[in-house]
Amino acid sequence: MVRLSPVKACNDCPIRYRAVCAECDPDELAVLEQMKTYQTFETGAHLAAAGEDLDHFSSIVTGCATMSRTLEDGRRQTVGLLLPSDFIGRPGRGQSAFDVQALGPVTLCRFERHSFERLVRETPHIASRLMTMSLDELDAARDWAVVLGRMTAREKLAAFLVSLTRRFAQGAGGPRPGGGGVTLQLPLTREELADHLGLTIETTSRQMTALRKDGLIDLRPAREVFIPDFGALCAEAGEDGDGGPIV
Amino acid sequence: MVRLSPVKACNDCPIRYRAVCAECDPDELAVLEQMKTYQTFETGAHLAAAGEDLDHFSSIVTGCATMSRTLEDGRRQTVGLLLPSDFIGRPGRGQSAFDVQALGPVTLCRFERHSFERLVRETPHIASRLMTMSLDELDAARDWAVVLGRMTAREKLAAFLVSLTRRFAQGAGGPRPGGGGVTLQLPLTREELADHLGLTIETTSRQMTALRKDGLIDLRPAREVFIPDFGALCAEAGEDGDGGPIV
DNA sequence: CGGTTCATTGAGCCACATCAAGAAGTGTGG
DNA sequence: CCACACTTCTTGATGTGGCTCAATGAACCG
Repeated sequence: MVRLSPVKACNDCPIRYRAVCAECDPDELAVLEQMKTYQTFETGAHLAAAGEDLDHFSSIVTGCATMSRTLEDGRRQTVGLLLPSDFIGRPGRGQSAFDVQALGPVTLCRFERHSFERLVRETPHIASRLMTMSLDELDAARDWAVVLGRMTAREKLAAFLVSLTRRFAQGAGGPRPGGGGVTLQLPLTREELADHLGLTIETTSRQMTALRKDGLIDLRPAREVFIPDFGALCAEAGEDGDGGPIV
Repeated sequence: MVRLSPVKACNDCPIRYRAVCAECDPDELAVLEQMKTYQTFETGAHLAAAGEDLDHFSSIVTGCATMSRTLEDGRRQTVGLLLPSDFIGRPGRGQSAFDVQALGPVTLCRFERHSFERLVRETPHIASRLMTMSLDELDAARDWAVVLGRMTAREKLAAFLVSLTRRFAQGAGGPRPGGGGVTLQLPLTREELADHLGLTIETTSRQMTALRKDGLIDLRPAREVFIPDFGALCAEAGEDGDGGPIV
């Protein structure tokens, strides 16, 4: 389930300029390089469990994960989708408030709690980057609350596809915006999608079909989604269209 | 609408040990004391508007406010309820992502953006407190996403009352936990409550009535809510009952 | 005391949930 | 390459929680 794997040099790291280390200078990076280990997980592995002690932090290097909570009767809500460069763990608290689960094979860059917390205190570039990332996540969580609280099922789907496209576009290897359309690789099953959107799997599936029939998306094998007109999808998500294409 | 008002000494401040200044030592406090001004706002005043430039930060000293977004068609979702000691504004970004509106008379302790951002950089006690507060808000926002996405109207109401009781209990002058019950002063109208819960005003009102008829709460004049058995209300909110009374 | 805002209640409807059945992928062993 | 099992996805039929529309009641305030 969990394996240690060879560590890549930070300079070759795919998330070098987006993760907690983004603002580090070469000296600081050298310290991080000493501390880090790599771990790989299989699909479905639990990277953290709600209420469980966490003696480490990690950055996602490759793969995706969800952060979710499950109520006693089985209802589940995903509260965050973690992509490469996202951070797992909360400095100043030894427990995770949510379950974190790998959506596919995941590679983590891992730091032990005590040494990393000391590093944060002593390295303003890391502390400041962590602050920026937390505030971005806070904004994202609040944006998502608007979606969950006030949008229809169709709007939720559209908003999710738009948001995922934008997030992938910021990273590398994301959707290819060629020929007037974008291709998106969904990392979630319909059920995981439903848990993220606060819907049932059936409603999620029906709305995907509806968007397809309306020509807003094309559903392809292997969970690939083609978006012929990104602006049109944004409009479905109730956007005021002031943000140009993709970004 | 806005007025400057006489500044209180930090040592007499009701939020001295909960706001951004909580970890400051006397020297640091003296610097803050030089920088701060007080502002008072009337009910309904906009403390910030989504997309608007913000050249300052503030802490709520007294009163309550909501953070919300309104879609073009008028649907509104509140994404946060701000109580005394809560912070308004986001270091590193000059614009507010949400509307912030006073629920009643509000007093703010205000700092100008540039001088405060410099202070944050130079004062680890402030930076660290800001980090802790942001992470707490992030957890709260994610907790709320679970409520919005997966709970029934009745559970939403119960969860909100429970959460508000706990937040007031941490501050001063909150609910009085005397005689086997708690009295809670709601700072929101039914409409504001509905916007926070992702419901309509009618459903909100009906569920309040239902909770009253079931003996879980007592509705009193002036938006006062009496909770005879806090644990019973927690159970309605779908809590696993591992957190003792009130906290 | 009359205007205004806020809250409650009722009747009917609709978007989404639930229940149920297949269809389409995906992986494994022969 | 196929047969089989299993998971994922789609689609249909029906139920229902919360929304909409509408009216009345209660509280607040000049």
